[in-house]
Amino acid sequence: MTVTLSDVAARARVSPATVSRVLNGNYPVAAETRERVLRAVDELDYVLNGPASALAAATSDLVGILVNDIADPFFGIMAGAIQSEIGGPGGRAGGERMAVVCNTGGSPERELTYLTLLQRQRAAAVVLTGGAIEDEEHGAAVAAKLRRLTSAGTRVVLCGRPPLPGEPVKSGGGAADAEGGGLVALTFDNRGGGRHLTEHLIGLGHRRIGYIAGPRERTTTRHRLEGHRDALAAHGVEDDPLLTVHGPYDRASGHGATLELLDRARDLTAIVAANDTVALGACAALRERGLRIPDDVSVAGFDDLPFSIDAVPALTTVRLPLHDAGAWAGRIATGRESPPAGGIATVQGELMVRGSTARPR
Amino acid sequence: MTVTLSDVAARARVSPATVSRVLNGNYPVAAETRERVLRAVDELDYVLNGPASALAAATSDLVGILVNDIADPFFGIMAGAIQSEIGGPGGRAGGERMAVVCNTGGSPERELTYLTLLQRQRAAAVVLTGGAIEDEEHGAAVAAKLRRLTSAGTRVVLCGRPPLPGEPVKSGGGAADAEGGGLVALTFDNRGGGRHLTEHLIGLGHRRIGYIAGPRERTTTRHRLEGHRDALAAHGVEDDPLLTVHGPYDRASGHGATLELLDRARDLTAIVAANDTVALGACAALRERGLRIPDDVSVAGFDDLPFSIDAVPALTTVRLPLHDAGAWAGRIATGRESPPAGGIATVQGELMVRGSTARPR
DNA sequence: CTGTTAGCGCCTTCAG
DNA sequence: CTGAAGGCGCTAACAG
Repeated sequence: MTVTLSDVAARARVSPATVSRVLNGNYPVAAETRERVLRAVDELDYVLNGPASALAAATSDLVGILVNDIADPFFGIMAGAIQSEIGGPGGRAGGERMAVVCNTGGSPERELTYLTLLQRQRAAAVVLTGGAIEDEEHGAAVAAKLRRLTSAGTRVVLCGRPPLPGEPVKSGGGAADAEGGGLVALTFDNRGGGRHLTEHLIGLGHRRIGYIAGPRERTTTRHRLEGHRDALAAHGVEDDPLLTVHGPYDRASGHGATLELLDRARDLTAIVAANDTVALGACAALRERGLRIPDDVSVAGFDDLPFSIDAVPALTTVRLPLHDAGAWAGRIATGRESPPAGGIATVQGELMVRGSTARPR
Repeated sequence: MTVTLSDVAARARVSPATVSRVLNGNYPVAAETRERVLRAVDELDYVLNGPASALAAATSDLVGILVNDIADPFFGIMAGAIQSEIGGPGGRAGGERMAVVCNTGGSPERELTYLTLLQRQRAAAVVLTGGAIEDEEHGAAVAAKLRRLTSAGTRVVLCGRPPLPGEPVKSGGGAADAEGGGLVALTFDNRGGGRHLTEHLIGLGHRRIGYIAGPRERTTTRHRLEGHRDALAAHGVEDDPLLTVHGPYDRASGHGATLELLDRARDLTAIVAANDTVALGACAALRERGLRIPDDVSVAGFDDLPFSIDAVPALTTVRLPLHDAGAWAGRIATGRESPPAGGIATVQGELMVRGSTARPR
């Protein structure tokens, strides 16, 4: 029924091995023979059987990209960038690697499931994006899985996620280790970004700053919040626990938390949100309460997603180079670029001061 | 090195066949035996070899989701919904299917490449989302590829994309055909949505309406534009060619096109954008020119992406049930729900009238 | 440069 | 209900 490699071989009057060789292009074949094979492939409309090939070669062209929420541009942008570096020619047979993005929805179980699935598929590489869940047990399970993946030859890159806790830093860091063994982490400086943002606000004269944090137990949430607190402490501003609210990374959370904060502290003059999406929800709530931005309350976000500049007024935020970081991760995942020394690099954010923040009245 | 099925069999003191049977759960096995096998699997930390299994069974658990732009929430939302219906238990061994999203970036070549890759992996199903490219040659190539996929047993679902041109409608439409053969299309009523939107504007009194269309040669672009023109024609409003500009589905396009339209026709009182992202760019340009929305110019978008309600003023737009449509497509792709009669269904949009449109001055 | 020979790890009839 | 045997389609040493 389906046409196989030997069918092609027969048509081209060569052995199956030869067909395999021209398809994989990893072995010298006479130009004329190659031509004949290629023609047969075309005439028979042959398509390589991926599973069979992966089985025999003990590797596959699959590269997995794990994201927490595919509907969130934060992840979409990174995934697209990673994938653009992977999709190109360079894989085995047919010349194409296949980048696949897997949506965990932020669920620990799904994260592990996908990791297992990827392991099962003998993925060539895996890129995990975004913050990690800070649950000891889950963290250990993920770490174990990743270790097993790397030791099986799968390259693992963390993009926008801190290095594994308790993971020994890659020794050496010298010459490009051909071995994909090491686990590479490209982490965002969430803490520094958070600090700069709050310092900006303090610099403007704000002292009562509400903070809408992300969900608990996530590294991103914690680091950004720590940055905020660092700034408060450094400038002798009181860190009133009433001014911090936790919630998911979505608009509704920003909306609800803002109403809550407003009720708790009528004297607040600024709100820092865990990310831009949350900030948008905060703006909406403020508007509903008849408060003007930034005249009555300043608002700031994080990430600088594309829509943030179109908020009215435009959102002050911390720009993370999501695209560049993703592209970098992609190149490392394909082995096209050697990992940073020590296997760890920190990507800086940049404070973008726009119209949504101003001096308090 | 790596632990295989026979290792598990040995440990559990059964034959490999038995292990396979408990793993796949598609064959009766004594409770006690199963228990023993499961324990061995656990102790040995065994992970099924996907390629080997796919080779032997001639199917895989992979479900491909093709999107034009993964950084665009329009696709992210659909992809997430599709995937949430697929990710659950129900696949073979291990119980999990793997939904993978493939980003074509709107490139015809990549679309075909991914289709080939998916075919190569013997994907269980493929879902293509969003508008199609209207190039005769490419269309034929895609159609041929899809036909081959379906005839190889891969279920193919189009989500938010019109049925293949020249494709005969599925005969019958009667009982659930167990065969996954037919190609299913869940299309969006872009034309109707476009018409309603422009009718809304005409109803408000607008006569000079600028239209920022998407890229040429895309079904989505064409259908929305046709809806707009239908409305103009139905109400005897002149369709001035000067008032239509084409461009990509991004913010920059909306921004540039708006400046262009403003220069071309100072008398325009409303702008309809191809989608919400483009509309945001239009709003930005209007603001730069010192024009107020909707007092000076009304603006409307399409899709009702999450951020649209946070635009200031909130965007009038056509809400497409992206999540529901995606979930539906996912259920059909997994065979959990039988396809609509005839293999084709149209999903309606809903006009959302908000603050960005009003009567012209 | 090319053909031959063995598997890769699993599933699936077929017996028992 | 369980075991034994063959093969899925391809690649990777080896020989020539």
